[in-house]
Amino acid sequence: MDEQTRMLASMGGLGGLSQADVGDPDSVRKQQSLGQPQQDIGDILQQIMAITDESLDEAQARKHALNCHRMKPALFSVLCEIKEKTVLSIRGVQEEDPPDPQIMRLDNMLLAEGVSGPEKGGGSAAAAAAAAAAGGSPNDGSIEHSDYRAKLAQIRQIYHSELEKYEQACSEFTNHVMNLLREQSRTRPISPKEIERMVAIIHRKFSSIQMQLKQSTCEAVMILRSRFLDARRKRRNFNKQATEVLNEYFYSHLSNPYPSEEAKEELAKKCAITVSQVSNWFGNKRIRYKKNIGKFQEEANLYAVKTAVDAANVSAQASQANSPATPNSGGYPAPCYTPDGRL
DNA sequence: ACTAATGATTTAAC
DNA sequence: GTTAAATCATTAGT
Repeated sequence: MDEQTRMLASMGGLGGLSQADVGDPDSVRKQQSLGQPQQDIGDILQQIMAITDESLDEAQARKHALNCHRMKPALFSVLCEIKEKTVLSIRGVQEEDPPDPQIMRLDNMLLAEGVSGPEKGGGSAAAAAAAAAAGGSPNDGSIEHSDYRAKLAQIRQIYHSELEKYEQACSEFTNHVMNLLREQSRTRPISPKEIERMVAIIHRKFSSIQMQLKQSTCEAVMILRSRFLDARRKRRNFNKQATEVLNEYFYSHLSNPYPSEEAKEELAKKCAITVSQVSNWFGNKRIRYKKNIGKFQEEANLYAVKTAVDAANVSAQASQANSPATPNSGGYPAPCYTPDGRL
């Protein structure tokens, strides 16, 4: 009703009718002295004003009659034009949504995590199976990884079903509103342009809901990542042989236990671990050794013996390669190793 | 269950 | 970038 009143007021400006005229009980009589078109307009306005007081059926019939009136298209376009100029020019300027940077960020992250984007569920399952089959070591983390993938797939599925729900709701709602506006455009000045604008507004609202979904999905993925991909949580001790290799190097370079990049690479290769794991190990070892040399004395002696034995074996093999004598592992006096403490 | 050992991370210094 | 130091989180031995 408010809308109607406003429009009628606007009409008054153009058609020579003032709001007082419309509200005036004598206005019809006044208009009768005017020309035929004005009288028609007056009739229409009267009918419009009266429409809310009538029953639904009467209103329907009247609506139909109005709709078929020969002046209707012209009136409609004029009213639309006025509305456009008055109402929409005030707040309708800052349209055209810029691509929201936040939603782009979320989109990128979801894409990077494999939550959105192309489906690759079969591939991941196959890869996990292949990894499990090929993995010689029981602790190579493929179980962890597949578990992670499963949880990620779950998030992905929820995300997509929610997204679909939102999209469906959005299009349903949009359709509903569009139909409603189209229907109302028979009695109200609603231009197609305005409907378009309304649709854009609805889409913006829904996209903000979508952003919330994306945000919470991102959070879930982050939590999942920290739960599964934080190496601290899936720590496995190195195998005995790797520890031996590392200790051997450490105690045989005790005066300067800082392996070069190349040495680290070689150690990593020998132990089947990464270079940064070697770095971590040496970092931990140095600080822990320094903190309590006494505790490590036994270990130090042990590895000093070991390296001495190895060296002896190597030299024995080199010097008497064709000797049938088996190199014995015992009988060597333990070398008295003194850590120099220059750390 | 408690505790020591241990690999990884964080922080700050260089 | 590396490193020392402190700390975290898990593993393993009791």
